[in-house]
Amino acid sequence: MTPEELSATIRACIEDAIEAGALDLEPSDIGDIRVERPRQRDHGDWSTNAAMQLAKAAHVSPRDFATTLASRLSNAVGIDSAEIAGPGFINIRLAADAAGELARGIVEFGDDFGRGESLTGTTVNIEFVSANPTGPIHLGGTRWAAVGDSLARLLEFHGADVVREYYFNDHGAQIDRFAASLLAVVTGEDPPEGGYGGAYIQDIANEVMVEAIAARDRDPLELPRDAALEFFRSRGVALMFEQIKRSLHDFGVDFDVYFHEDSLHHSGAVTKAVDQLKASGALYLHDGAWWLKSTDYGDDKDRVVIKSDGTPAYIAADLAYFKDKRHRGADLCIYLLGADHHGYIARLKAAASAFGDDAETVEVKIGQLVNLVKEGQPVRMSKRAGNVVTMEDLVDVVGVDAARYALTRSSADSAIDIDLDLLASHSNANPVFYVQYAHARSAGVARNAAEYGIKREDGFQPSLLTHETEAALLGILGEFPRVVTQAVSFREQHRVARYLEDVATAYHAWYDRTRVTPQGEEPVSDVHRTRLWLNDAAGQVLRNGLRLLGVGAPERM
RNA sequence: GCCCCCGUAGCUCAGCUGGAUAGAGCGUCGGACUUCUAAUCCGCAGGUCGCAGGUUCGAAUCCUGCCGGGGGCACCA
Repeated sequence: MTPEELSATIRACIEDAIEAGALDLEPSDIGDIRVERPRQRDHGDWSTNAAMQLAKAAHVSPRDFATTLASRLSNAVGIDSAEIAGPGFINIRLAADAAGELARGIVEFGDDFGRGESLTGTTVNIEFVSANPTGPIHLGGTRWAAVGDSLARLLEFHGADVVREYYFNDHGAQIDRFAASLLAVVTGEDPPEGGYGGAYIQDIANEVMVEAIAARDRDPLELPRDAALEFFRSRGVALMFEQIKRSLHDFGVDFDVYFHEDSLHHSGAVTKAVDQLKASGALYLHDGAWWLKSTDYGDDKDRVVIKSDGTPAYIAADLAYFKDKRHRGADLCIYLLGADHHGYIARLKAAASAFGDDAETVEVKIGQLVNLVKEGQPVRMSKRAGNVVTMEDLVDVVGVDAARYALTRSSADSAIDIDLDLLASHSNANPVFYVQYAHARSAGVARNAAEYGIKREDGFQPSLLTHETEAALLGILGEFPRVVTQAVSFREQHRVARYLEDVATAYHAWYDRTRVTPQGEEPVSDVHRTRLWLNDAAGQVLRNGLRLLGVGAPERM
């Protein structure tokens, strides 16, 4: 029996009581019946606070309500006992066979166990990373890559048609400085004010030169300065972008759309979008500039879209970009941004509104920053100091799985510290191995069972799953769909990771006390077969959860 | 000054949108491998949930105000 089924059973009991006149309540008054796992195991398998929530509406005390409900509940199918505790909790113990039935259900649902439908029929555009192509992806971008991809997987698991999108800021002053930095390093000049100076600049510049020679272009250094800059800009950005794409791919993150900001300017989309908004009155003219009324969405001041010199501000491209996303079919546009961009929320929502869309079409998720820590002390990353930690550095130290897990197991709301030395020396500090090991163990158990000739299809007697660790494991496995649902609706992937750690704990404890394969001369019986169902169900849940995080589920470790 | 996030065990963090005696990992200490992988399990120790009010049967969770830490407040991109 799953928590959802139990919840439905409780509802049915309440409706019965109403019909019999035992409760003065309207069926429509019954809201969500929530069941939860009591922290204290001896309180039972599940508990509900329904009596406390509904007592007021039924004009009785919580305990009286609970008495009425518990007596009906204890006679319901699949329920062993229902007892009242405290101010009106009802502690429920499932009949062993009803609880054990879940193991078969999970195995039969397989990769689909936990899947939901809450987003079926909606197209969601989720934009993340979107780092400027002026350097490799650093630690912060790596966090959003891991989190964004995991959220995308979660949304897909609930039926959404997801577009993973990377917005490539290849237009503007920072790119100009990038180009100038490349040129400077080749000519031996000093890098420009606010330019870039890492070792990668040298590498990219060398590659540009090698390409030029290989393609028998004119020596870019013989071009007029403007042409040389443009040459280094276009080739340099292309090379940088290829490098970023490769890093992301190696990290297991591939985007459906890599969108170039430059294309919005070249295609005239920016002008077109701005003209549309001017015509519709969404922009207003003030001091020679065109403004967007972002204060309507909590901004502290309105934002300039077209500067008084007639050139578009950065936000102009954002407007055109949003329009483009919607035009491509997105019902919901999610933006994953770092905490240093929280001021964008209001203007992005204002952008949606300017086009006549509901501001809810835009959802901005702000994630806190990643700090680099060395020997317990925070280290300021700076490109000048050359101590910037990149996605590749992190992966080199811990590997993709451990890196992704470390970055997704925390709430995006809290800043995280990364200590490379710590991760490198005590890699056990990363719970990913704990979870992966549980999965590998379950795979090993399944292999051994096969050798003993234990086959699931030869028998399943759920009432044989009587050990306390089996009840505990079943209870946790049954929560997976609800954990996924919450992770989806709150856009919080870390709930899945924390849940998996609980599953691993329950699995390891179960493994330690029971056996799937017979010992000595003991013959294979239904106990072994039934435990194999449970073993495989646990492996399935671990696999499904790890998949949602983009972390591998190894068969052996 | 205004806005966003955080403050829970020595450290890093959860806490299922208000429930029962606040949890996990790491670290400390002590146990468990001739039988499915000890990357594991079992136990001990460790807490004014930043502070003060409020809301109600009930608050780490919701509201208000302080304190502390991080980030942001351009006709830059």
